[in-house]
Amino acid sequence: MPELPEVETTMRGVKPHIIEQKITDVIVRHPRLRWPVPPDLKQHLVGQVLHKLSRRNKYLLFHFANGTLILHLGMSGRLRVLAENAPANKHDHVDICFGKHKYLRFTDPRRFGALLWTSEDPALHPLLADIGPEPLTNAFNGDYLWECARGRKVPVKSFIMDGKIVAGVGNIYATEALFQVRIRPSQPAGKVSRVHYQALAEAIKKVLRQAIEKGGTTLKDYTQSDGKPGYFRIELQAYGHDGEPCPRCKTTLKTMRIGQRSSVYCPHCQR
DNA sequence: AGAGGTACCTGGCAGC
DNA sequence: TGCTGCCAGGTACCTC
Repeated sequence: MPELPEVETTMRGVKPHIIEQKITDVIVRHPRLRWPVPPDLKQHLVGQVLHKLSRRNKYLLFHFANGTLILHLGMSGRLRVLAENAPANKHDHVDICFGKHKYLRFTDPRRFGALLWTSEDPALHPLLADIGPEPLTNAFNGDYLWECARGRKVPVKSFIMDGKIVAGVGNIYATEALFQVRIRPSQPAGKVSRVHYQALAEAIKKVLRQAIEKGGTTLKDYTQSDGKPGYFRIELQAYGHDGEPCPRCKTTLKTMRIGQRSSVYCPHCQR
């Protein structure tokens, strides 16, 4: 998916078009996403004005007077604002219409995405209640990571990809941050030093900030909300470079599987 | 409680 | 050309 930078980029791209706009229709073509789209979603939304759009973890939150739409892009999800009601393609599952010339279209080939409704405080929703700090806040730092890691035996890569520890760090940026600070992804989380965690936290912040600035990473399915590709891929040094020479030491980069995810690393630099 | 594996789903690609 | 198997940005949920 879209990792955090892609979700953030999507939010920023879509927001100016739909904020303070009134929903006039909701078209659900394929309700079977990760969880079924609530059958009464349309009743909740039509006539409501979008007051606020925010992001928590990789969830987008559309705030209305009567509740909140929680949207996740899953692995392959995408949101675009269309000015015309272009014919829907196979994977265009949901349209949220803001008048006749503004369609927020949710597209998701793999259907791991989700649209949910809550009339409670969304921060208390089961999907969001146990999420760790946002990585770009001061609450997330090396000391925090080190504290959380006491006694943990999971590989450090799985640890930083655990949303309960820190929100929004996915496979690409976890791989990249660990490469930058020369920590082997398989290293047990509890064995990584405080100093290394301080470097790691900074690397995570840096790589996420850069990716957001560049408009997200271009991967197979990802484009920004205006259809332009993200431009970050060219700057990734480890992810996607298995078999190529390490940019630091020229040792051939290798891949290992950690938690069923592929992890590229340098066998020489990353200890 | 923590660790590890499975499941959800489609499409693209390598290899035969 | 066509089949098979594997891989892909996520993460809730299950078992041990």
